[in-house]
Amino acid sequence: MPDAPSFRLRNTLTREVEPLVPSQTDADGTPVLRFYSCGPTVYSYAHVGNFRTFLTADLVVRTGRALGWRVDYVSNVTDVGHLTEDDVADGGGEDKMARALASKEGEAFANVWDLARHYTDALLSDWRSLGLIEPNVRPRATEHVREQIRAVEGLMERGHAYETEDGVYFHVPSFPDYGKLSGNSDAERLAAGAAGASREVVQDESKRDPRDFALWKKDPGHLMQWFSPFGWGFPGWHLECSVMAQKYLGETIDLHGGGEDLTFPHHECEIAQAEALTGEPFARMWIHTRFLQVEGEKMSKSKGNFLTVRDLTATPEEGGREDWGAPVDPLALRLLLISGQYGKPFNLTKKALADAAKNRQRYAEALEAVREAGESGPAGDPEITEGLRETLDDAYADALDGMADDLNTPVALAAALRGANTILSVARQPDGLSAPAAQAAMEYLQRVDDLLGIVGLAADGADEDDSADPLAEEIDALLAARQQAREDKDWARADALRDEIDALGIVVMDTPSGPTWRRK
RNA sequence: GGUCCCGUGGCCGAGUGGCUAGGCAAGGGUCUGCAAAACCCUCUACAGCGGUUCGAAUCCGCUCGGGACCUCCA
Repeated sequence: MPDAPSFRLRNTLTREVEPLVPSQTDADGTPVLRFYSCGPTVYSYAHVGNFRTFLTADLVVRTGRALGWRVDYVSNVTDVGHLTEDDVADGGGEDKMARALASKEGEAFANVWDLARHYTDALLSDWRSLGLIEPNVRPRATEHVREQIRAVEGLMERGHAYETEDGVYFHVPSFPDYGKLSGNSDAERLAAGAAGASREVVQDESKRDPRDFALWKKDPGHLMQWFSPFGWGFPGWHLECSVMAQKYLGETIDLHGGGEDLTFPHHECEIAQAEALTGEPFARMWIHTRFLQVEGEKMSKSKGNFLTVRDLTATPEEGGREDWGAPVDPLALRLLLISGQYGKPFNLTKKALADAAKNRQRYAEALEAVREAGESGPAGDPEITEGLRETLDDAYADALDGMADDLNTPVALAAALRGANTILSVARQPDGLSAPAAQAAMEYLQRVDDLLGIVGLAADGADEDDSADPLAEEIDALLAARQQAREDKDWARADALRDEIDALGIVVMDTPSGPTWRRK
C-alpha cells in the first residue's frame, strides 16, 4: 500500500485535526497503534448512544488495520457500582448498581455481581450483533482492584494524594496540567459548578481543594467492597481506566477515546492520575464521540427516552419496539449509527432508520448476486472484468480516504455504496457477472466489510438465507400455487394468492427466473 | 454565568474560495397480465444582512435560530 492515506483525527487536546501516528512498530516493522476506548458501566442494557461511541472506536480499529497497522485495542467493562456524583468525589449521590438492583428490573438478580454479569453478557451479545470488532483485551474493573490500590499508593507516595476519614483523594493543585483536555481548570468556577443551574454541590469538608476527586472511597454501606491499606471500600471511577490502559498498553498510549461527556471530568482525571504517577504523557491523542439524539431530543438516562439495541433488533415477542419497526436488521442499525460523522451530533429518527434499512439492502443484493454468479457465471470478457476491478478499486480507495479523514463516514459510505451499485448494474446486464468478475466483486465486498462492517460477510450470511425463515415452507407453497395460476392465466386467483402472502408480511417479486420474496 | 458546536434542496447528510457528493422521498418514463423490484429521467440548495475577492455554501463581521458540556449519561 504505497500511497496509503495518512490517518487524521480531531484531537480533543488541541481541537485540531492531526495525523494519528503509531508510536511503535513490532518486530516485523508493522506500525502498532495502542488504543483504549472507554466502555460502559453495566447496570442496564447498553443503548444506541453507547453504541455510537463504541462504533467510533470500532471504525478507528478497522481503519488502522486497513492501513496495514496492527491495532492493540482495549475496551473495558465498568462493573463496579460508582457513585452518581463521583466527579465531586465527596460521597454524594447513589451507587448506580445498587440503584439498579433496587429497581423493578433488578428484582431478577440475586446481588450486584449477578446483575453486572447479566448486563455484561447482554453487552457482548449486542456488540456481536452489530458486528463490532472484539477488543484484544476487555478488562473488568473488578478484576483490577489490586492494580488500582497500587496506583493509589503510588500517588500518595508522590504527594499527589492524601487520605481523609472518607477516602483517599487526588490533590488537583499538585498537578498543574489539570484542565488541559477540557479547558476546565478554574478552581472557583468548578467549585461553583453551574452556579445554581443544576444542584447543590455537597462538599466533603476535609477535602483540601474543591476539585479533588476520589481515588478510594471508604464506605461500609457499599455492596461491592475490597480490603485495602486504607480500609474497606471501593476504587474511584476515574482510576480504573487509567490503570487498565497502562497495564495493557503501556505508560503512554497513542489514542484514547470515549463519549463526549467523558471529556470532563473522567478523562481529565485519568490524565491527572496517570501522568502524576508516571511523569509521562498518558495519551498522545484523544477523540470524543458526540451524543446521539432521538427524534431531535437528547437521549439520556434521566429522561428515560433511550433506545437499547434490543429495543430495535428484537422481535416484538422478545420485547422489540414495534413503533420503531422492530425487528430491524442489526446491520441496518449499524449503518445508520455510522452514517453521521462521530464529531457531530447525530439525530436518530424513524425515517432515517427506515432509509438505512433500504440502503443496507443494496449490499445484501450485491452479495447475493455475486454468490450466484460465482457458482455458475460464464468466463466472461476479461476487459469487462478489468474495468469492474478498476472501478471497485477506486471506490474502495475513496472509502478508505474518507475514513482516514477524521472518520468521514458519510463520504466513505457514499463511495462504498457506489461500488455496490456498480456490481449490481453489471450483474443485471444480459451477460451478468462472469466468474472472474464475481471474484473481483467478492474481493471488493470483503474489503468494504473489513473497513465498514456493513456487508455482513463477517457474520456469515447463512442466517439471512430464506430457508432459515420459519414461514419459508408455507410461502413457497403459496408461491408455487400462484405460479400455477399465472401459467393458467387465472389472474384473479393469482392476485388472491398474492394477497394471502401479503397478509403474512411478505412482498412477492417476479423475476425472469421465477418469483422471489422478502419480508416487508 | 463560563466553554464550545451547528444552521446546506421535502428529509438525512458530504463539501473550507471557482469545477452542481451521495442516499431517501417525490414526479415522469421503460419493463410487467396486474403489481412489486429494477433501470432511466426530473427536482441546482447552502438561515438573514453586510464585507473581503475577478469569483464565497466555503473567509471576516453582525443578526436570528438550534444544540452540547460545566449534574447523571457514551
